Amino acid sequence: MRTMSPPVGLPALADTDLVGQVARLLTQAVVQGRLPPGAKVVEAGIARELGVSRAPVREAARLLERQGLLVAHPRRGFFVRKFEVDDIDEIYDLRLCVERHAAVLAARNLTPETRDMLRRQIDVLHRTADLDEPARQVEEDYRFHRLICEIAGNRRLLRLFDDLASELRMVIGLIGRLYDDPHEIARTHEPVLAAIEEGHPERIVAWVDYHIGHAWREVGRLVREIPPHAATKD
Amino acid sequence: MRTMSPPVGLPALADTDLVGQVARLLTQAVVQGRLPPGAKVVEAGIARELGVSRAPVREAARLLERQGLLVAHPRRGFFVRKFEVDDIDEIYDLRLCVERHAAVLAARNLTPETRDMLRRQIDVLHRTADLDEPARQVEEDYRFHRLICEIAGNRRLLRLFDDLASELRMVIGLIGRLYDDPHEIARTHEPVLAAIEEGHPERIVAWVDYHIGHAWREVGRLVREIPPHAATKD
DNA sequence: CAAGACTAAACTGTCGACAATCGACGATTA
DNA sequence: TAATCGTCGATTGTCGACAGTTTAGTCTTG
Repeated sequence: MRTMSPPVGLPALADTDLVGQVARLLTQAVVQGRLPPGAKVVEAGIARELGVSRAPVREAARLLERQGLLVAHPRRGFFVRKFEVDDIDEIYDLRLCVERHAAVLAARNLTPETRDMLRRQIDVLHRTADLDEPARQVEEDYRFHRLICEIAGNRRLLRLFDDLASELRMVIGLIGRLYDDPHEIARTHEPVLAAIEEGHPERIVAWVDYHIGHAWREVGRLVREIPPHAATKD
Repeated sequence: MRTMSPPVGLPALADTDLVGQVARLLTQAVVQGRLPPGAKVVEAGIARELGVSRAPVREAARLLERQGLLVAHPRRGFFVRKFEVDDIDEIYDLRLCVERHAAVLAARNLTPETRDMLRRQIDVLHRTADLDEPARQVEEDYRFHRLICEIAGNRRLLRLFDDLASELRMVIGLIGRLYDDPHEIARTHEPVLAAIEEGHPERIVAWVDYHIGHAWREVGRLVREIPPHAATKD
């Protein structure tokens, strides 16, 4: 057995974990649109840019492949996933399914602390609504919903939400600015929280449906209006 | 425009796709329990056994890592995921969420053809109930539920179901034989299909809840009885 | 005898290299 | 002129190697 000094709470200094870092950077590049949908991901290029060899880049790419951000074409390389209108519908359909459930669970687990966290996040939403930073607004919106999934207490559900969110951010980043009236959006979060506090499953589901459904229709409309990618799915 | 000789119906010869093959074999080894939970996956060993180098093995392992079958410990290697009682609950909770939704969607999309496919699958369930092949029974049960997800028509939902199913198969394979009375199990699929044919969402959800909930309780009970893995989660 | 220190083997992380393959571009032919 | 073929550069798939770390086993010491 190995001796260990008792844990002191140090944040486990960054295990170099090259693959993880590369994966994070690649993910950023994809969701921020710096690698646009359909773009070829040249291993040697990424490797050179990051100052590493191709091996870690390939492994990171495999992770993103399984996550759905990249598509692997054998002998042709990795490509950034393209989204069709169908994909938007699939993502929102699944998101609706997940968030309904998450909200009901969150209501069951709700404590004064977690309730306050949700309330504070809505405040943040209202504050950022004044700023002219669409990316920030999307981010804070996302954090509210993520909070619900955290409170739900199912790690797999949370991971699924994160996966869906990263896909959605790709799409939204693609559309450009999303919110017509950020304040309106911020307000529509309130009845969701109210329903969760109240705790009646039917009402929670109804409000989540309303809230997510609104975003769904909105994004769907924008994607249909500005369809810069009607090409083949590959 | 490009000229092409007319298609002749050649069966698109097998993409060797070494990584994919390795991933499939590894997945099998894991869900079949040949690599038991907690076991270390030695890259060189797998590579030698399969007659390939370590690079494809590592890439395949990354895929399984993202899928949740393996856990990567930096500088220590890949390990087969261990399951706690919490995990069972998480998986079934999410499965319930997914299958409720899938069943409702399936009802909406149901055609005479797909309905017959479901009926035939229930027949298969009854037939395999006579055989003494637990693995086969689990497999056919799984195929019924997967069929519902296929009919639902959301590819992401289907992939999620497959992921959950592979985790579940790990657990079930761990427990050994699952079904007390296979015929009883086969029968409990019938009201689910009946509800889907009928098409009332509330009733569908109720029967799915009943059906999955039964499996949940059963698996939970068995896992609690035979807990061969109460170790740290690592 | 138990706990800790030391040593050697095994394994991972990463790299550079090489063959196979793909895609583009120009040459050829009807 | 347009379609097809051939060639060449670029890129992927895979491998073996090496350095650094972890692990297991042995030995020492209180």
